[in-house]
Amino acid sequence: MDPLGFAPHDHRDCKREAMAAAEAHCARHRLNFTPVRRRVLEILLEGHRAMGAYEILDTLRAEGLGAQPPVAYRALDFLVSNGFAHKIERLNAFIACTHPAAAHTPAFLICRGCNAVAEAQAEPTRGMLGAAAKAAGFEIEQAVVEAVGRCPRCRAEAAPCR
Amino acid sequence: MDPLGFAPHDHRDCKREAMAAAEAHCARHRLNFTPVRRRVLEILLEGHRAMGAYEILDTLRAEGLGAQPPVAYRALDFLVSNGFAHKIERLNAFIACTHPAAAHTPAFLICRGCNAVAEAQAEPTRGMLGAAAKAAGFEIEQAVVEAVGRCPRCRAEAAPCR
DNA sequence: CCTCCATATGTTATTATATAACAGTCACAC
DNA sequence: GTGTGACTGTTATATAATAACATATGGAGG
Repeated sequence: MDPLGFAPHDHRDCKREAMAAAEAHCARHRLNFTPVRRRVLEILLEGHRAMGAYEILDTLRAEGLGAQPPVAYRALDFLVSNGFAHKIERLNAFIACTHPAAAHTPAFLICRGCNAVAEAQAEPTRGMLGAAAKAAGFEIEQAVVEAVGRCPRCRAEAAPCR
Repeated sequence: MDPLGFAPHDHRDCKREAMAAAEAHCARHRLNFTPVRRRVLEILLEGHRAMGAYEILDTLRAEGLGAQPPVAYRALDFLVSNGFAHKIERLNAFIACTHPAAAHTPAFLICRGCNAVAEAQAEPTRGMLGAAAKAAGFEIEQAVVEAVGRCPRCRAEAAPCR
């Protein structure tokens, strides 16, 4: 529920927790958490940033887990469908979910300096967007909210973020 | 300022108004509203929907205004930079701005049935996202807000939107 | 007038992202 | 043991975007 944000923290912890949550969710819903799917989620958690499908594929290939694009895209589809990862449309990239389990509409803060991405919560059906949708008779099913700007670290560096 | 939404209206009017607004803005800011840029905006306004760069390019090519991708992308960059058009990240497509002149953060309602897109207003720095950004020390410069769902027409059709 | 410079366009080639289509594998239900 | 469905492997291709360089064009200043 916390914005988590850009603060330093123990990646090993968040990786372990997220994997455990994914395991549990798959067990409860009879989902097939196969080696490729598991490994892709691990890669995302280890990277702890938005990663392109082909970047992930490079790692899979190096490990003999699949060499062609569909392998990566299928695993990513699975992870995204089940809420273990999200696609950052703005970057054409994927990132592990940092709000395990909670049903949520993610919102992302994308630093244009260092490309770090933080996940926050949004409530698209409230506020101005919800009002506009209601006025237009539009039924919101899903929303993409991505803010681009600068993270604390990059703001602190006096010079512009390149 | 209105959500405009999915209601039928006179396209000729909105095209004329948007072109006039673009003309005026370019004149005031000494911007070069060249034939290609003008024509691309016209194409977007006539299409009155999100269009891919290559779809636009097809029209340009048919009219002898440029045959290669960079021609379309450059014109689109110009239009987006100056607020005459927006990119819909979710669709990798572009759409003419329906809120001429007003400095704004656009939010889009995308129908997954008919692919129609309506432009509304968002205030990303307010609400939950703004609060999360503030808490994280993140400075929002720009935001992408895209809601996917169903427009009134597609909801009215009892059958699922295919 | 002419040259320099900035801006815009034209073109070739390439990179990046994503999916279609079909073949093989494997576990499990019947 | 065999059919069925879910997953993976592979080839090929579609779609989106940009790098790099060549070629106008149209003033600003000498």
